[in-house]
Amino acid sequence: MEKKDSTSKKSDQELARQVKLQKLSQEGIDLFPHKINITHSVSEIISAYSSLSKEDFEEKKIRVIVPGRIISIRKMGRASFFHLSDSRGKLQAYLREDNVGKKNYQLFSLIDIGDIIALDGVLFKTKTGELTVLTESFKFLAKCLHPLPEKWHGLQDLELRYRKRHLDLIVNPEVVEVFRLRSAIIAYTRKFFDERGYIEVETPMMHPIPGGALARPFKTYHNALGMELYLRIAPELYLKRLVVGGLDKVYEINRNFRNEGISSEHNPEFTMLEFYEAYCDYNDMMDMTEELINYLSRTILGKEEITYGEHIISLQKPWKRIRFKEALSYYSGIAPGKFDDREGIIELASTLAPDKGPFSYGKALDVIFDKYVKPNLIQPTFVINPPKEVSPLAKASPENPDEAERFELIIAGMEIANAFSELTDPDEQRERFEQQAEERERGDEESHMIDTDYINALEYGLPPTGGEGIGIDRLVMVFANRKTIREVILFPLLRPKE
RNA sequence: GGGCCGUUAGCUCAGAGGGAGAGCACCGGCCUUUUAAGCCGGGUGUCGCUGGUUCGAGUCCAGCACGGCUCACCA
Repeated sequence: MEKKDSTSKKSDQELARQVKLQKLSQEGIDLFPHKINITHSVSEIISAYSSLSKEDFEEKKIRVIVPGRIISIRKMGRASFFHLSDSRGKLQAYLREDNVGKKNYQLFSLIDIGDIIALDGVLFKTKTGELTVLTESFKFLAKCLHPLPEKWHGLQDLELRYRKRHLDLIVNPEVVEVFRLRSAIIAYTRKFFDERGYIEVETPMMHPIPGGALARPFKTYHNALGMELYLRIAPELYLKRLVVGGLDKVYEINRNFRNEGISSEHNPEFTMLEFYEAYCDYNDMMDMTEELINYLSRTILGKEEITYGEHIISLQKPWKRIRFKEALSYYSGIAPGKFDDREGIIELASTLAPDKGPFSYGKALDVIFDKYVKPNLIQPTFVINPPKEVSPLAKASPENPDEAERFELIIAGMEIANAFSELTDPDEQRERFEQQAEERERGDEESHMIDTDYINALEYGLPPTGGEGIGIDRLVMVFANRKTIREVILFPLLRPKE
């Protein structure tokens, strides 16, 4: 598909645009000028003046200098209508030879759809009532050297949309809205935590030991120090060091990198919100999660219900809470007693996911959970107390030492959040790491590495702390009703063409 | 990584063994309140790439590339 870049052969339409560029240059016109003073944007004009009547415009003679990209042209002999757009709206303009002069009208005929120009003119309403700029003069701001996709369908080809996101944004206004929504979610999330006395921090993206999650890392190398580094898979261990240091409420919104497969729910780099609050446990985290997501929905969407595909998702508090093992037997149909048969469960997991082994008991339960439970949880659901052995950084549950004080929040069948009462005992943390190391030796590349520096930090005293990670991309998917993560990431990872 | 599907004009797509099509866009002409403007004229193409089958391949077969869905893993 990628056969028309600047180095390859040009299409007839690109050649035609090149010819127009040369003609305009020969007329002494600067097609890529430095600066222009404008009075309004397209969307400012629309919001400020749409409600005025024809008579208002005749009386007030509102003059504007407005820039925008030309997205349509209707030429009618010695007069033309066209639409200018910015990323939030489009505005019609009218240009007549008897207003701009014969010479300028000829120059205008060298304008293409896609060019960026500025108009100087007076607002009026046409006889069909459309707000329009009566153009008195115009100035080129940038020439567009490629034809734009057609006006009815926009750009549909997914590969092209992701590879040329700039073009996608020009011709598909609904795509712009998704990213405005994403921006609002992040902005209001910051507001939510800032108002609660949290401080936002930035911790390293390059880790000597990748930790805080169970995933395969990307590896890189620092020349001057002569050391291998890993792109972080989670900021968790650094954020908890900060709590040790007395920063009782911290959060970070930033990228994580996991060297795993790409799918509709996975991009190798993705945005994670992580927050930690001292003197809290996982129950407090559940309350705060309900509050945050409910707040985002009310504030940004103005409602507590979200349409997602064929589902209506209610974000009204409180949300369902179900124990991991209860969810397992309820949705898998496996009798609760059967879960005590550790060998049998491991065997079942091996048939469900043969590539994934070797299995520990806890990991086998995880596989069964992903297969039978997760897809059924559409309404927001906290799945609490998963097996301790797949939660090496979480406190054990006092009532049941095999379970962790941890939850996963599932919405629309996706894991949106993961949180726990943080494990604060350095000796127990060392033991958990050692157990993970054994699994690593048995061939599980995703097991946690031993991080003695982190254990040393814990030895200074981490107060009881609740911590949580929320996958921002997936949250945006739910809010924007998008079924693939590529629709909420501006530049998703693609294999290079050619 | 496995399975299934896709790749034809700038864009959106049709064409399923007999030599390349439509709409928009584009090019030429007409047109001073149009808006999916209209009217007249013009197809602008390495049918993803490489091989094979065939008298003949966009069409059938194989391999490759990229993408999509899905399974597996992770958030």
